[in-house]
Amino acid sequence: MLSERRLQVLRAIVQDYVGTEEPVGSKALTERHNLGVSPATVRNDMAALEDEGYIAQPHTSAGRIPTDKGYRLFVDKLAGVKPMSPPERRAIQNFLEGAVDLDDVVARTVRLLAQLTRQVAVVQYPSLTRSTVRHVELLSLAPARVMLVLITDTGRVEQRMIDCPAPFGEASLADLRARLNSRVAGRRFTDVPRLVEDLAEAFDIEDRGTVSAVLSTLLETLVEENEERLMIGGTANLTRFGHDFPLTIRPVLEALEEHVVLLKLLGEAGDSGMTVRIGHENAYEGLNSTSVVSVGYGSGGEAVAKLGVVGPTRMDYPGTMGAVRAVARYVGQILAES
Amino acid sequence: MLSERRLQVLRAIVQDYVGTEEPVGSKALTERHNLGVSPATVRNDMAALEDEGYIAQPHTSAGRIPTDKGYRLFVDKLAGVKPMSPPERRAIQNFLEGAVDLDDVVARTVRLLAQLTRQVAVVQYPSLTRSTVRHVELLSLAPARVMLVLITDTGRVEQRMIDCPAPFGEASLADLRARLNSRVAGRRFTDVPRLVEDLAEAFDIEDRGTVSAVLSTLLETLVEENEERLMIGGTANLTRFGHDFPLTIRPVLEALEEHVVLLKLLGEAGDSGMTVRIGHENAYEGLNSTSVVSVGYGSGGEAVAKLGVVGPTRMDYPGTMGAVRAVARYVGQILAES
DNA sequence: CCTGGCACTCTGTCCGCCCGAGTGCCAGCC
DNA sequence: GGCTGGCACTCGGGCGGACAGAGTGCCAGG
Repeated sequence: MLSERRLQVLRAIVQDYVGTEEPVGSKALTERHNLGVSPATVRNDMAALEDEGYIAQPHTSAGRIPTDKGYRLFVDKLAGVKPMSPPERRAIQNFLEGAVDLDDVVARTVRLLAQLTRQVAVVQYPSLTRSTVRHVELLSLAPARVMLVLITDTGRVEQRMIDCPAPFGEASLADLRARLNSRVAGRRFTDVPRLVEDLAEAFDIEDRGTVSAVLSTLLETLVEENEERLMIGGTANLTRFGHDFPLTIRPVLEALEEHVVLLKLLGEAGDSGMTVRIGHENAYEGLNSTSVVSVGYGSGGEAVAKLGVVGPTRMDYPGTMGAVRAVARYVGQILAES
Repeated sequence: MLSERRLQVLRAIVQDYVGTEEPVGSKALTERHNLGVSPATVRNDMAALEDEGYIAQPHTSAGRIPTDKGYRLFVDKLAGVKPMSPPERRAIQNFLEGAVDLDDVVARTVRLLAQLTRQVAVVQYPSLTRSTVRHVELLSLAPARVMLVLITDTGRVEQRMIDCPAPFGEASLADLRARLNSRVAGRRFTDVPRLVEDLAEAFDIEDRGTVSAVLSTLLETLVEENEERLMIGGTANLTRFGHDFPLTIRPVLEALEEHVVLLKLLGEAGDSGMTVRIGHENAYEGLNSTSVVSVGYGSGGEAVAKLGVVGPTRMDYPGTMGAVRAVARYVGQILAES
């Protein structure tokens, strides 16, 4: 519907507004972008864009600012993803390579992403439900006390204490450990319940209580939702925005503390490719004045978790998307190597 | 030096200012606290307090606000620690008891502390250096690849991958595992280096490379400073303060992201008992307008880590100190049980 | 040593004013 | 038909003066 020039005008408005943080007027537009037409013409285009809901003016006789719908069009049609420069890529890789364990990988990723985008970074730990089991370890800590350690292919380690209904010998423990691992090692988490279903039957009657305790703890660990963890960083960047911000910063900080909300948010984002949610597109009210750029990452072809950034709707979308994509790619590599 | 009444005046000023967030004048003071003297008398006292540096006026002809020195006197001499009410205690206990693992304990503690104090909560993970070893586990993941899992008495689990210089058989692994545990289980981390010093000598020449690799990884894990982790929560509470805040909130958020800084801060606090650092008493500049209340906690008599809150110097010290102390006590209990 | 009174000093706010940026519209031109 | 220049209009933000209120310091008297 919109003529080519009008789209250019919208693009120019978004770019200028993102740069200056101030409503942009027709005259300034013609000066900074060579559109080849006069301010008056641009004014007509702006009026049309406003009618369509792509831009709005905060007050009569102020410049225009993009609406959520305007940003949406910008992201979908007018802007690409700005690739990282080779030096930036090298810096990312170097920074991530020094990590010693999964916690460190995630921590570094958060830090990196926050620095690159100068926004709030959110990184989800590789999800248990999409990973495979590398190893299950059982440790006898006391006659009737066993510790279960679960190690995933993404390097994540979970442990649980189990109180046994009856004393459980070292031999039985070794037996159980061996049987468990032969069945589940290398298998996907979702398959585990089926694979261990009948395992208790192989044991003596007096050990079955403990075996089922171990199995049920294992299954619990696999499904436990609250084990979907994530890490946040760069919250200080929130203060870079708007003088008006005390009002908008509050709900954002609250949202960031609600990891459950964030996980849901990431979960709703598309599974493949990058997702950008702009302003009111975010279901959670506290984030209605922010945009969330997220993407899945994983050690192989498949995504095991997501990462992204939260920033004002007035953000540099191409640059942010480029950084998010690049970081996700390198984190995937690092995970595959470890 | 200061007469009893002047101390009372200071106490009243602190209490009122904490409550109202506005400079407090002589008239308001006499109305809200029955000091038994007239405003004029209070004015004289205030002048004296100002001379001594306990209070200050933001502008001529405004009320007074306490200085850092004033808060210091208040905390040291004029205020006690407000104990939690029995219902509050029960709530704390209930909330902490549902935790499934150490991460969960820490996460719940942060949340709880932030809610109770309505400020930013900081909880350090039980420090490795003061813990004892519960168990060391070695897992063979590939012919020349071993995973080291270290379990502490506080429930903390650390894992490291080790690439072996030569293939390492299951038998050797079991041998090493048994020897390691018999030497270090139950011992303090600081003793471990001495205890495993000569362990490699017991092995065949071709296995020694791997054994030393394992040992050095173990020792690294023990000393690695960056393993001093902590968790933060309640940052949204920062927005409750001051209209002027955009300026002061920024450095605080930055400080909170610098876990290294926070760990140093906690480390500097006294080892036993509660420490209150007020305003400029904090070495880190970004926290010069905040106070930090911290205390050690631990599963036994000894502290294994610290926790605390960061808030404006204008905080409710008795209440905050009460909450911090109570939470530390219950976390200690929970850790002892697990 | 306390008290009441008084003059003084600020701050915060409200009001009116003006300026400038930006708009919408219209008539004219290509 | 679409672009352009011109023009009148609107509104927000900044500036300055006036004002009220809170709070102070000081002093003389009890």
